[in-house]
Amino acid sequence: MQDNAFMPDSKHALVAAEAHSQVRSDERRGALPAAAEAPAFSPLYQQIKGLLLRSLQFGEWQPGQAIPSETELAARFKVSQGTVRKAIDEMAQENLLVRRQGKGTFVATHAEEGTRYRFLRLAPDGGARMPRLERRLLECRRMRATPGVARALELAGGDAVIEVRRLLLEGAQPLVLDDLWLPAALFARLDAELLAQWHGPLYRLFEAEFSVHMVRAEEKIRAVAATQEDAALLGVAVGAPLLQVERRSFTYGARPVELRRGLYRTDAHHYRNEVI
Amino acid sequence: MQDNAFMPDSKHALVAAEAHSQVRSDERRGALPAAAEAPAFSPLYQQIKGLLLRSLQFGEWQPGQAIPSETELAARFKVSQGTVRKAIDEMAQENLLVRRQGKGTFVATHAEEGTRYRFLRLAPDGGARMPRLERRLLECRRMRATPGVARALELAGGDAVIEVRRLLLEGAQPLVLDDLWLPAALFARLDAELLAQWHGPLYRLFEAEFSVHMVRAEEKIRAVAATQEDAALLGVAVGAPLLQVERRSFTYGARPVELRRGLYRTDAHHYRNEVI
DNA sequence: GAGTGGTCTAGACCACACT
DNA sequence: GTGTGGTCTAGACCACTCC
Repeated sequence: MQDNAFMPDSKHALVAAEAHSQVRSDERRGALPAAAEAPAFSPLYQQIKGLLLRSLQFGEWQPGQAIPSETELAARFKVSQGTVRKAIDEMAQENLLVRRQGKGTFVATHAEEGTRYRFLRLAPDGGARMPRLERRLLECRRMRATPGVARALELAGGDAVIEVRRLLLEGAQPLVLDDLWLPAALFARLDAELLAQWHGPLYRLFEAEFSVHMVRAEEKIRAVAATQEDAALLGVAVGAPLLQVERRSFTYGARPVELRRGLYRTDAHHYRNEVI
Repeated sequence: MQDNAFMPDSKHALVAAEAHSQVRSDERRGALPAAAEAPAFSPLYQQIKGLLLRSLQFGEWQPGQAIPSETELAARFKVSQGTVRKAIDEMAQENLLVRRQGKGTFVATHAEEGTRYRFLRLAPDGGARMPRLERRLLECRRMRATPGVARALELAGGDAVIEVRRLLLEGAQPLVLDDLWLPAALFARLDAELLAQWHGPLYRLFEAEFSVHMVRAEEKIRAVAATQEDAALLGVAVGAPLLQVERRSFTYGARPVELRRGLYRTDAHHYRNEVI
């Protein structure tokens, strides 16, 4: 009943053949196909996970949509439902998929996240939930990537990027000054008008208009002193301490698609984090 | 073959009886035994997880030690090995246990974490690993908890706490100024001498000498200006921006056992974080 | 070789959601 | 009722570690 799941021949060659006939067998056998000392084999459920990731990456299922049921996927990939389940479990753990009992499994989206600001870790000091923030667009322009931006976004030096500067306010009080850099190749139509008329999370706009879904972000945080410009925009004294959050956001396949530098006022708010 | 796993009678009453005869059945049925609208039932593997957590909390297995094998636990709890496995899977996910193929499952410890500073998220800007830091103990004294400290540690106002102040240095360069507050009831023997002669992670000392294992921490991060005292100790100008990290560390059972306020120099380092 | 955790399968039943 | 994901079980075999 059980054949060797780790060998690329036998029935499991069908895994790739069924789903994506272009997948070469060595691509199914580990994350580092050509590397010398890479793990030669990977568990079946990891291979399934890789195929599901591909489908997400290639847009076979869009954010918010249901993916096929576990039974269906098991049939498609010619494995047991339990194996599909384990692959989906990991992807749900990583917030790529959302399981809903009785309804199905859905591609994660920034649309109906429940929580309004999934990536914003700022919270009022009292312990309350973050209230709805107002936005003020300050700038949106095309430019050539500076070396630093190009490196962060893995672009060629001089590639076009779109730079956005905006302010987030709590009531009348400025709270966050954001600078964003986005690859122009992906966000071609993005301009001030589009941004102005959009009401909702920015990452939802990126999904809806540009098919770019942010999956994960790395942040580097430091304390800096407000420059004259920062101070004027955020309503603090020059030299006042501000929290600088440099964020690199990634889409499927660990591809960086946004660089963002936020300056947070932390006199009445804090950045919350959990360490495990 | 399958009886109702969610009913407290039948064979699964043996779960508690076997392991801890004092466990009342309602305690097995959810995290909120007495709450009105609490989930009345919990899956069998969650109940097993609760029992394993109890064993950790009561010190049946010490950090670094192996817990019984899955087969053994399955026999003890009268459930299948797969159910034990799912409980352990979750606990490994939460860094409470560490699985080692071929060897067994071990209670997580701060001793051999591989990574030296499990809870310290500071990294050099270059991208290198954090080098070994030097420590300089500045103070260690008993005091009555201030209202703020008492609240954070869930103590009665005026309970005794131990306050520690220390500096972390990279070579000769001060990097972190830490203030710690610990419940004196738990850390009775802790004094300057013990701290001075200890070389290794502080949380390892707590495990070894006080049987307090830190499991999780919450941090609140903000930018602050260096006071005169901060500035002198950290070697920066008065008013220079510093990263203030307020950490509350918890042991098993979400019990807060440490409050810590760190002031980080972030001119050549940053606090790294991942957002998922 | 014996014992451990890791993977895979298959089948049963439960809880939930929609119709 | 039907279909979905969620839980539980049992057994087989694989990979790793240590003796």
